[in-house]
Amino acid sequence: MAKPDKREEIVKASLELIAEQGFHGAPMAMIAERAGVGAGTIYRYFENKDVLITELYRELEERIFPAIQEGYAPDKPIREQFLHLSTGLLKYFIENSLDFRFIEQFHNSPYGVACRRDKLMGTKAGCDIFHDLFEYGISQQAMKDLPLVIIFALAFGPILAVARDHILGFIVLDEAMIARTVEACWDGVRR
Amino acid sequence: MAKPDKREEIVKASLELIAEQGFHGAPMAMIAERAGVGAGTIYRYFENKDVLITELYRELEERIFPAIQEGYAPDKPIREQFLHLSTGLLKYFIENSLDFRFIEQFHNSPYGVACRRDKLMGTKAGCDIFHDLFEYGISQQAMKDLPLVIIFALAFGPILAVARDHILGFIVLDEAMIARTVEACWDGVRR
Amino acid sequence: MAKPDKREEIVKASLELIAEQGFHGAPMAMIAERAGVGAGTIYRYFENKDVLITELYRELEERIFPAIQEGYAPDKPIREQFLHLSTGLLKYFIENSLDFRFIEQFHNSPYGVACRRDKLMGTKAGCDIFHDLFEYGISQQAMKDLPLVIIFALAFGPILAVARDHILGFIVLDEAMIARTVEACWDGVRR
Amino acid sequence: MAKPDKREEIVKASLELIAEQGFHGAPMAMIAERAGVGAGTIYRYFENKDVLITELYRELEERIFPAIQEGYAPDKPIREQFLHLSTGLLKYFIENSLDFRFIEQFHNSPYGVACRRDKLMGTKAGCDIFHDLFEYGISQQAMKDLPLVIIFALAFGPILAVARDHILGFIVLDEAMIARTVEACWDGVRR
DNA sequence: GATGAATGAGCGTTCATTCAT
DNA sequence: CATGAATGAACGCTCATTCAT
Repeated sequence: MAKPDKREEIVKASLELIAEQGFHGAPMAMIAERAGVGAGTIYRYFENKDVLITELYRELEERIFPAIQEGYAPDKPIREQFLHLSTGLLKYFIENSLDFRFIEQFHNSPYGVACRRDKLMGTKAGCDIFHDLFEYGISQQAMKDLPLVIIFALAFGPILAVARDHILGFIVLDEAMIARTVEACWDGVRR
Repeated sequence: MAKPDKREEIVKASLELIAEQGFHGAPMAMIAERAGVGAGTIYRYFENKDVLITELYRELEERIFPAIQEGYAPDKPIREQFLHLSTGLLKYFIENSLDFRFIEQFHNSPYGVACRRDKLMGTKAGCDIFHDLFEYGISQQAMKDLPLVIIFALAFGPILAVARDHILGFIVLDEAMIARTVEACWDGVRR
Repeated sequence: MAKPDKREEIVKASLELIAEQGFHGAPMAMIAERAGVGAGTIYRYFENKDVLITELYRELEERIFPAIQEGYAPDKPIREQFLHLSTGLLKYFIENSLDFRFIEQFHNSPYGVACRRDKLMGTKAGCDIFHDLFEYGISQQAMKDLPLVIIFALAFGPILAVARDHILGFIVLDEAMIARTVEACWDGVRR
Repeated sequence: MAKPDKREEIVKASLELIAEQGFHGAPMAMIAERAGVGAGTIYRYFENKDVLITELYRELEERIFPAIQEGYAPDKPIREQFLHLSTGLLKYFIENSLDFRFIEQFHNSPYGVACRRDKLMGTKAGCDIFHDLFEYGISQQAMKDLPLVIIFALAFGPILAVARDHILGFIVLDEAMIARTVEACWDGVRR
């Protein structure tokens, strides 16, 4: 018997609907239907819609950070580490546009703030790699001596913006363009 | 108070509520209450909620672009022009955090896409200055030869992220820090 | 100075809108606009919407009954009197479809009942002619000895139905067809 | 009460309210209350108010046509067929006055027109019997050679008017009076 | 008198959540 | 455990009516 794991189905349905239609376009009944479960069943796995969404976000992050760390060599020069991680992040978003669009929706909602706070504090798992890399880069005088928050902004701001434009079809990013974009981000943070 | 001007009150109440609570936290009845008018009165000035929001956005842009152009000297070097405009933009957002938060909400909604498209096409008034500057910068080989979309991302991505962090209280930006941040953005786009 | 008589304009606008769109499609603001007066002005002439409508109905009747009596010769045989009046009524409705449609709307509303009661009691001016003719016809044994209410139904039921069908375009009534229809109505009531 | 069947309750409440008060007097909330269900529950059974009303009308017709055909013998003379059907119709309306009043409301609304058109075309089930009978009656020269639309008007116009008067209490119809009224209708359509 | 901006109760409809089965 | 019918508060919006000008 294939056990599609209802929880999994619910999470998947939520991701798709929210990514494609926004929070407005994803009522619980619709999520339930797409997940192939009863509406009430969702509440066995998630206390309420907020919890479902927050949990979904958490799971996404758990998928993303390992993915972009693949092939990551902590002994390489800082610049190469930065390019590796940033390229990985951008490619991940391009290849998993549903994830990206959900994350954007999420960040632009009440939850987003608390979440961001946690990340910057470094209390949130996943961002650690970036956190550590940036601190190290600054201490090594390879990167600008700016508050971490600003380094994050310089590094990820353009990445997210470019990913969005790609997904919305305003631009098509090939390997070369990705490389040049990430390189430009490095120019922003490097000393 | 000479003339309460209900339209003004409605626009102000909408801005505040949407900026503070998001679209969800701004039902028409609440906007009306905060504006000190009856619920039906809103509909004398705005055909429906969508129109109210779109109009509000438009008015915001009309305020922003003139503000950041103040003291703009088109004959200065490209780098200084860039720094001037970007600093103006960042400062405007910091000093008008409600405007900024509303705009962020707006961009993250169905309207946002169409709006963004117009902007990139340069068909939308206001962005022209940036559009023209970037095209000129690229042609003069002062800036990287990347698609405009990406230049926009490199320039504004960090600005918006930093403004957000400031408004959320994750960082306090003084003059010096603003200057350094904008400088770093220039590093990202300059040749 | 042309004094278009605001009251007249209001009545005309109401008739048109209600006839064309039904009560739903005739809000006071729209009536005011079409009448070329301010919304509040209507309330100078009519206490409220109900009064406006009732009054409009009354005025319509005052126009109709004289119109169909034109050329009426009370000394002709009963059959000819019946044909004359019924033909007049049907033609009036066909030629004044707005009037007809308004009356239909009106009859199908709470007002309608009270109005109909008044008519049957003969307390309402206008119906008198029919009332008198039918009573006379019965007494002369030219018409069936049925309660007046039923005679009215037999005479007017088909007339109204046919007028409706004509106006809705389900049939086109020429002179001959009108004559045959009215003749058939007579067959229904005659002895 | 074995099974309250909410759908049934909703339909019944709608019928009563609309018949008694007209469409205006039957807001969804009131229908829900009278049906003893939550407001939202109605929407589980009917997509929206229009659908509810249309569906209600359809169900009424499904009840009526079988009812009046009871004891119908298609091999009897045309006159008797006509009297049988017409008497059945009139009796049904008298005995089910809510049904009648709802149908009157319905016919006097945007839906009514489309519905009427379908009926005249004979594309609508139920009216077939009348349609067929009238066509046959005309071809057999038992009935006047008039367009079907007019035959319908001559036959049903008085029936509906009389039913209305009875329900509104303007007249009390006993068996004899019903028979005489229907007979008079026959006089209207017969050759 | 005449106006039309302002009102707010009331409408049709949605949807997160509950709970009897 | 899982269901999905049921709920009702809340939404965006309309419109008869009022009243300051």
